[in-house]
Amino acid sequence: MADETIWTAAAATGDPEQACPVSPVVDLVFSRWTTPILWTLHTHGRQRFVELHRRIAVITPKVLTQRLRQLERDGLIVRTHYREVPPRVEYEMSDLGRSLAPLFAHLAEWGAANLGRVEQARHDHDAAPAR
Amino acid sequence: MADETIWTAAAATGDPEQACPVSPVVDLVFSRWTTPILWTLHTHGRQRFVELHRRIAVITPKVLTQRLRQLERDGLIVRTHYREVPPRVEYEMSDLGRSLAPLFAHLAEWGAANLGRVEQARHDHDAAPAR
DNA sequence: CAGTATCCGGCCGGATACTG
DNA sequence: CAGTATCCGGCCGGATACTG
Repeated sequence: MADETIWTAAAATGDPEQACPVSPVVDLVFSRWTTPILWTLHTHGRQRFVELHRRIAVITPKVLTQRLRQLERDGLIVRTHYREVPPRVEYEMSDLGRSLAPLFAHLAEWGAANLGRVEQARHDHDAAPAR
Repeated sequence: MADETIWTAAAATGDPEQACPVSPVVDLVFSRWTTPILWTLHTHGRQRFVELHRRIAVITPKVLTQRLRQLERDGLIVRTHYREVPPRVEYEMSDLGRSLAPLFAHLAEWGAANLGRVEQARHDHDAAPAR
């Protein structure tokens, strides 16, 4: 507990020795597919493998399984396996996963407000005379 | 403008047709190195290539250059080239880049509060009897 | 100083086919 | 239904060496 408090404080205040406290969070939640998965679980609630598969469009079952396993191991989602025939498996956010909600809202908000500016910057950059 | 308002609104409210409004932001800012770069620029202010290189520890000049160019194109940082001998180049956050500050604070905060729980979850998961 | 040029390995994700 | 098994290509990042 004490140890944890120390390192989290160091991370939050910006450790002099390198260390970007945002990186670990990025590594944890922000890969190609984890964000869409968490978002779908967040907005549509508890659901089965096939439902997730359909909602996340083009993802393949292999990759979906891999990401779900990772998120489960990280404690962000909960997997419940009902031994029926045919099998039924349901996924839902854990309390820890749900704690990300304000963060996701904040991210979506920033995107809504600023992604247009990024587009504009790219356009201007590409249109500028090559030097 | 009107068009932009519409799509950003759609993204923010969670478009029924797939679409995770967080993904574009993730693609933009959260790669292996962009976060540490932005964090360094944010905490240490305007600085030269070598300073960045030293502060971000193990990154190679090639990769640092690549990420800096991308961030510049996206309008998040500003590169100023002084034609002196030896050459001097300085990087700093743009206004757009600075608008990410509250988000980064929020991310760091979540990490400080919850990364310990993630560690614990992983530990519990790996210690659990393999079934 | 502030990069560029080359080569190279690993990992992630996609395609396809198959199963308890 | 809820996955697993194989194969495979691309891209990102690292190592190393060189330059205006």
